[in-house]
Amino acid sequence: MARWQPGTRERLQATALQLFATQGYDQTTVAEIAATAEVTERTFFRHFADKREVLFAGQDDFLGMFTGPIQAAPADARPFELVRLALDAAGAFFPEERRPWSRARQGIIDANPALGERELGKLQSLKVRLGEVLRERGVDEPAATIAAETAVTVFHLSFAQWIAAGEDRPFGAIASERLAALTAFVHPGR
Amino acid sequence: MARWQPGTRERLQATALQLFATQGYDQTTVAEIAATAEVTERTFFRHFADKREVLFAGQDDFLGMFTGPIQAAPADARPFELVRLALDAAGAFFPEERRPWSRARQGIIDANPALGERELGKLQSLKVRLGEVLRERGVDEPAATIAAETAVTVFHLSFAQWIAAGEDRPFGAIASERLAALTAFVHPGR
DNA sequence: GTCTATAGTGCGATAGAC
DNA sequence: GTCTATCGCACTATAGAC
Repeated sequence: MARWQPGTRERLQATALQLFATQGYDQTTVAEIAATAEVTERTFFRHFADKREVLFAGQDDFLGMFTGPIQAAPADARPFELVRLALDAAGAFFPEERRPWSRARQGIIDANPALGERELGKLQSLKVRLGEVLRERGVDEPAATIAAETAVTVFHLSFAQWIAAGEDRPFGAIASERLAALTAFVHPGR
Repeated sequence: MARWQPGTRERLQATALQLFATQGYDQTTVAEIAATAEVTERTFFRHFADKREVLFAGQDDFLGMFTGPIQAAPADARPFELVRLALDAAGAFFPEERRPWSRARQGIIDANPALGERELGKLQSLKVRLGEVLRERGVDEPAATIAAETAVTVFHLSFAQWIAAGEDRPFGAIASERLAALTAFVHPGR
């Protein structure tokens, strides 16, 4: 018999999400998460750099989903088109089944400023990575950074709306609407 | 004779900045900052909610500088013009004399992810507040949020460039350039 | 102004996989 | 033998409670 169970990381994440949802983030200690998942506190911190990270780890595949279509696009595509492609691809990452889970997770994040800050940090990483990808494609500065920032901002606003109470449109429809709103803002009346 | 010296808050901030710059943020304890400023640790936490906040407190006047021109603008101004006004006003907040100090402070922030997250949180607060101001002026959603996010993003990118090594143009010139880059990104070839 | 809970680190020991 | 995941324990600093 193995000394320890497999899937420790995933078990810790599921346990933490459950405890945060029922008791609140601040009211849940790392010791409690670890004990419930039947490991020691020290093991928790070997998997996650800090307590917040247990809610954010494992989204690396999303990053590829966002940047992949850009790298695969025709060489003559304009930055704005690249951003549209990335947003379209992001939609596939948020199917209807995922909406209730995303709402629950966001409820935890919104209830705690420290978690909100970590979320912003993750989005910042995405912006930086996207900027690199665009520059690799030959987009110059400051256009690459402007495009990357804009893309992630529109994504973020679209995601926030997607999980808003009462919203039932698919992610892609919301993202298109937000992108159109950006266009109208920059050049009204066209 | 006074029981305590005036300007404790400012003394703590100056002390902290100095210690962070020379020893690094992590290597400087709150106890050390407090001792150098000749107060107790408890006093530090009465002035600042947490250790990071000592670097960010006291920027409330900046918020007004950003939103003030928007509230004072003609009623028929378009959102994009409001954003341009806010950015122009922000330039006055960053005169040449301030550039070396801003560079030093940013150096500390960039060296520590936790400080970077707090900075993003502050920018987020600015976005939220700006969105409120725009809605008060009758700008509808999602235009108000899009405009607020865009304004703060352009401000942030401009500020980053303003303190970049070798950059010597004034803030206003950089902000104008970045705003033009945004326009070109959304509608290339115009 | 003191006391305490919690987050987070450093390091040596241990058990199993390869 | 090496590698990796875990444990166990001592320790510090932050931050909040009393």
